[in-house]
Amino acid sequence: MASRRPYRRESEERRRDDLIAAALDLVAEGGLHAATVRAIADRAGVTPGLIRHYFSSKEDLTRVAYHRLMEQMTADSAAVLQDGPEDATARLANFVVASVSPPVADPVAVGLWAAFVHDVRRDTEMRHVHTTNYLSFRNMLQGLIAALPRAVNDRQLLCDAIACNGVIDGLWLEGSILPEAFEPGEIASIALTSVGAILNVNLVAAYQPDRTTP
Amino acid sequence: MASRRPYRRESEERRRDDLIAAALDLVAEGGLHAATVRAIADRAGVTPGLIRHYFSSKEDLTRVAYHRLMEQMTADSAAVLQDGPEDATARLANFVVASVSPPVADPVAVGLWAAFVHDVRRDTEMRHVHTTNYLSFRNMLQGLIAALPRAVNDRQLLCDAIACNGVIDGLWLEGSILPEAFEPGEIASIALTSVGAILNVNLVAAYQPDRTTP
DNA sequence: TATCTTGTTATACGGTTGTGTAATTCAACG
DNA sequence: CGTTGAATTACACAACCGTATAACAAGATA
Repeated sequence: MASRRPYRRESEERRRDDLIAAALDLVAEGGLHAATVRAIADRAGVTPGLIRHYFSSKEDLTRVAYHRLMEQMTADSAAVLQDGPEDATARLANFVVASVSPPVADPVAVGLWAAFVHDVRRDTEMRHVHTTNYLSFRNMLQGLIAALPRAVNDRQLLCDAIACNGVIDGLWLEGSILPEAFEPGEIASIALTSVGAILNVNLVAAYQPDRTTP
Repeated sequence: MASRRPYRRESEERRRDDLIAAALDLVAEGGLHAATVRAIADRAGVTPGLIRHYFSSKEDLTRVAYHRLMEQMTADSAAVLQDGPEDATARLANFVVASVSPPVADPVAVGLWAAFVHDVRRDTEMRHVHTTNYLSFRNMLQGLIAALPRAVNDRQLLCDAIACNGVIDGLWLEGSILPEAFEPGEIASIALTSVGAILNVNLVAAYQPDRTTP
C-alpha cells in the first residue's frame, strides 16, 4: 500500500553532474570512506540504484569525479589570466599570488586532492588525468616565465618552470593545511619573493591586485 | 574438537609495534580502506580481537600509526645531519638534496602521508601531531639557514625558512608522485639551485655527496 | 486520451566492517 | 608441580558496503 517516492525525470547531464558534485562534497567532508553509494545518492536527492544507471560502477564514478575536480582546479588557476594586466611580469605575479590564495588554496580543496593521491598512484587512468593536469599547470607557468623580458635557453626555462611550480605547490600545500600557522598575505608575499628570486625578477613590485571588483 | 590456534605471548611494546607497522604497510599498499581490523591483524600474525586489547578503537590505532609515521619521516630528515660536513653551506646543501631524494622522497611515503591529510584536518590530536612535525622540520631548516655566513634579521630568516621549506615540499611531492616525469638527479639539482637563489648562496658548488659509503 | 519508452524506485543478497563478550591457553609464580 | 592472572583466540552481532534485478511511474509521443 505504501506509495512510491515521487520523482522528476532529469537530463543525463544534470543527473551526472549532481551525483559527481555530491560525491566530491562527501569526500571533502568525511574522506573517501564517507562517499558511499547510499550517501552520495541521498545527497544528490535520488535513490542508490540510480548511480549504477549512470555509472558502470562506483569506481567509475570515482574516476569521473577526480577528473572533474582536476579540471576545476586547473580552470580556477587559468581564470586569473583573463582580464589581467598586459605586462608579462605583472601577469606572472598575479598568477603566483592566485595560486597560493583562495579559492585555489583552500583546506577543503587540499583534503579533496589528497584523498585521491593513492588512487592516482595505483590506477593508470587516474594517473593519466593527474599527469595531464600537472603538465597543463606547469606549461601555463612556463609560458608566463617565457614572456618575461630576459634571455634564457630552453633547458633553463624548463628548470625554472619546475622550480617555480615546486615553490607554488609547496606553499599551496602548507598554507592550505595549516592556514592558522601563517599571517594573512604572508604566504602570497613569500611566494612572490621566492619565485622572483629564482627567476631574478622583482615580482613584488610588479604585483597588481585585482581591480575588476572595486 | 578443533584445537585452537597456538600462540606466543609477547611484550606489549612488541605487539603494539607490530600492529602499527602492519597498519602502515596496508595503508601504503591499498589506501586507508585496505587497513581493516582483520587485515591488520592478519598481517601482524594475530587475530583481530587483539587489536582491541591494545588499542581502545580502530581510530586510536590510526592516530598512533600516524604519529609513528611522522616521527619516522622527521627522523629520516634529521639523520642526514649526522656525520655530515662541518661547513654550514655544505650542510644545508646536503640536507636539501636528502629531503627530495629517497628514502624521504618516495612514492609509497607520499601515498601514506596523503592518506592521513583529511584526518589531520578533522581530528584535533592528529592536527597537533602534524603541526609539531611540520614546525620541527622547518626549524631544522631554519637552523641550517641561520648558520650560513650572511647577515639577515629574524623576520627575514623566518621568511627564508618558510620559502625554502615550500620549495622542498613541492619538489618532494612532485618528484614522489610522478618520478618518471623527471630525470635522475634533476629534482635534486633544481632544489639546490632554487633554494640557493632564494638565500643568495651557491649551494650547487657547496654540495658534497655522501662519502661515508665509498 | 491511450501507449510506449525508460528514468527511477524498491528490494534483496552475499560479503565485510568495527565492536562486544566469553572461552581458552600460555607463562610466570608460589 | 599445581595455581593463577592475563594475553590471546574464538565467536556472535548489528550495521553497512557495492551490486543485481524487477517493479513502477513520469512524461513524451501519437
